[in-house]
Amino acid sequence: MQRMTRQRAAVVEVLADSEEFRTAQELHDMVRGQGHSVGLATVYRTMQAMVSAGEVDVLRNAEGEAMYRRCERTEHHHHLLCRDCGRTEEIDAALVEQWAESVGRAHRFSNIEHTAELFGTCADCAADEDS
Amino acid sequence: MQRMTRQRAAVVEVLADSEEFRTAQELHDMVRGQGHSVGLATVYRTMQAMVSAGEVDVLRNAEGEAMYRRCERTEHHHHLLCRDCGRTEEIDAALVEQWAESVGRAHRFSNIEHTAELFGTCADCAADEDS
DNA sequence: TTATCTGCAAACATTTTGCAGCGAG
DNA sequence: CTCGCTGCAAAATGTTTGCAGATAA
Repeated sequence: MQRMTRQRAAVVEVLADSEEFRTAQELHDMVRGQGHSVGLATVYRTMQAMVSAGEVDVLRNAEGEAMYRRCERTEHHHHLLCRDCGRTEEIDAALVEQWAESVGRAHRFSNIEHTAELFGTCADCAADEDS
Repeated sequence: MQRMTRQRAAVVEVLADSEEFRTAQELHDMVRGQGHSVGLATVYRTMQAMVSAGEVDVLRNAEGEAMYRRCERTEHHHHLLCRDCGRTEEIDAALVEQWAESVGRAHRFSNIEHTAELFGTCADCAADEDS
């Protein structure tokens, strides 16, 4: 059902080497930078597959572009994203989970899902702005 | 420096009537639904202007589209949406606000903003599904 | 062998921009 | 009268899709 092709391997490899979220274009450049030749569409298709397989996290940057990163925790979690440099930190969101559940129950809603992301300026970027 | 035209007035009006975040397309439809004729590009240009003037908040939905809402001086709130009938309930989000603040502080991020929405099935729709 | 994957290019959706004319101040 | 604003259509992104050929299993 999921073939391991030369292209997929190359994409998975750069993804594994990358600590940060990357756009599809960045991944594409990185793959080609390593000498492999992979179509951009294939990068998108591979990311789609891995996202729905739960192997990759996806979020949107301020410009609305999708960014991907390998999942470190397969459980559902949230992110704190620096507006300026794009660095991300995973956050323990137990509180939000609880909150979502209890609010849902209070309103007699079932099957609660939620979205929650934090954006801010990280300490380094805040320092840079002073100059 | 900023002229008040018929078009701009129409956009500002629908924006003022709307409690929720709206895409540019939605605003465009709403304006035309009220009988005015305004170009889509004008909606975008008006939103750009109002965002940089700090009169409008902008965020990206899951599909990466920009959504706009008038800036509320008062504390912002979140919503619980029914997946089936679309009804929305306003929820007291004091807990999330606190959570966002404290998580940001813990990671030494400043200027924290956040997005958080809940989705579920309301009691009425859950009952309908049983039939 | 054969169902899936790939590359390419064309299709799409959203947003931006160039330009000639309109209109607020 | 003037310069900013508007509409339109064209361009610029970022992403998806159709299709014919390649290829993993």
